Amino acid sequence: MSHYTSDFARLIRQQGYRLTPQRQLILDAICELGAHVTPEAIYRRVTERAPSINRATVYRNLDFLCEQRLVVAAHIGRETVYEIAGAEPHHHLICRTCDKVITLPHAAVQRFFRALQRRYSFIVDMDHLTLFGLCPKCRKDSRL
Amino acid sequence: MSHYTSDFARLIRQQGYRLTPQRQLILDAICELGAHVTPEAIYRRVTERAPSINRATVYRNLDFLCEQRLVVAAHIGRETVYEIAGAEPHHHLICRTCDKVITLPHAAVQRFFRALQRRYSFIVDMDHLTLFGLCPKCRKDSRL
DNA sequence: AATTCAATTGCATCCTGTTGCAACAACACA
DNA sequence: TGTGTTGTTGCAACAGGATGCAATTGAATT
Repeated sequence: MSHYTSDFARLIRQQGYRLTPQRQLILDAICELGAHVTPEAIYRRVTERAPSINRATVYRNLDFLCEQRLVVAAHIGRETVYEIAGAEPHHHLICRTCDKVITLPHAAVQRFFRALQRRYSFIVDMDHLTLFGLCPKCRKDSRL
Repeated sequence: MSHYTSDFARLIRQQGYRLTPQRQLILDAICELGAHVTPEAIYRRVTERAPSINRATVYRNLDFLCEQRLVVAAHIGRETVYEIAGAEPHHHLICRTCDKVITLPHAAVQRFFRALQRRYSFIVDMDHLTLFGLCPKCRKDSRL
């Protein structure tokens, strides 16, 4: 992670921003907690190590990290979850009954977006889609 | 609107629910305000006529009306907007630069959902999708 | 190492949305 | 028209998220 962090440090300093301990802790927390992390989980994690950190600082840094494209935000229902920005954007199928999450490659969605572009001349630009429905297993169970 | 309301009254009474003045006002407000109405707008509208109405009552009734399928909720970013449930479910393309909203018929999206079902055996069940991107006009402007 | 300046933090405060609970009232039934 | 059941409301309190502002501090420069 250290090379990751130092890249990050260089990157943001070049743009006149700063690498504060709070900002580091927040980025580290997202790394460690993995995918689909809620702001609250990040806040709790960070306060374990720096109890005096303020909630507003967490939110402001999440916005900042998203703007820098180091972190991506996904809106799932009403809540926003975060994760480290990977090389490829990806999407999620979430089962309404068992909450299982299936990852969808960007290509599967891109085809749809291109069709919309052809028909409506509208260029959809979303790097994360969340689609709810019924997973194979729950579908089978519901038809017994 | 009166026949609509009386249908509504019969419908919910049959299920053991009640038609309160607050509930009526909230439904009326959504009718009058049109599509993509925020809870806050509904609350303001309703308090104009019944100042003593409580915010919690508005939120609880929005949930109720959604459960009764008289109203549909759409999640746009972090916020939830409501509108009267039409005969056909539909979707929206929203331009990031000019905020223009383009309505998308369900058929256009269903094709995509069916493709996902074939490939992933996952049945997507969403009656409202919101896709962000660039509308034809703004796209043209941005390429001058 | 000291200086400087703007990015950032913490605090206070506000706003939206949720929940438990006691009081109220819609409406089915007599 | 009165009465009882229970769905519903208003209130109070709370949780997550956003914002204005004064104080702090990262880091570039000397």
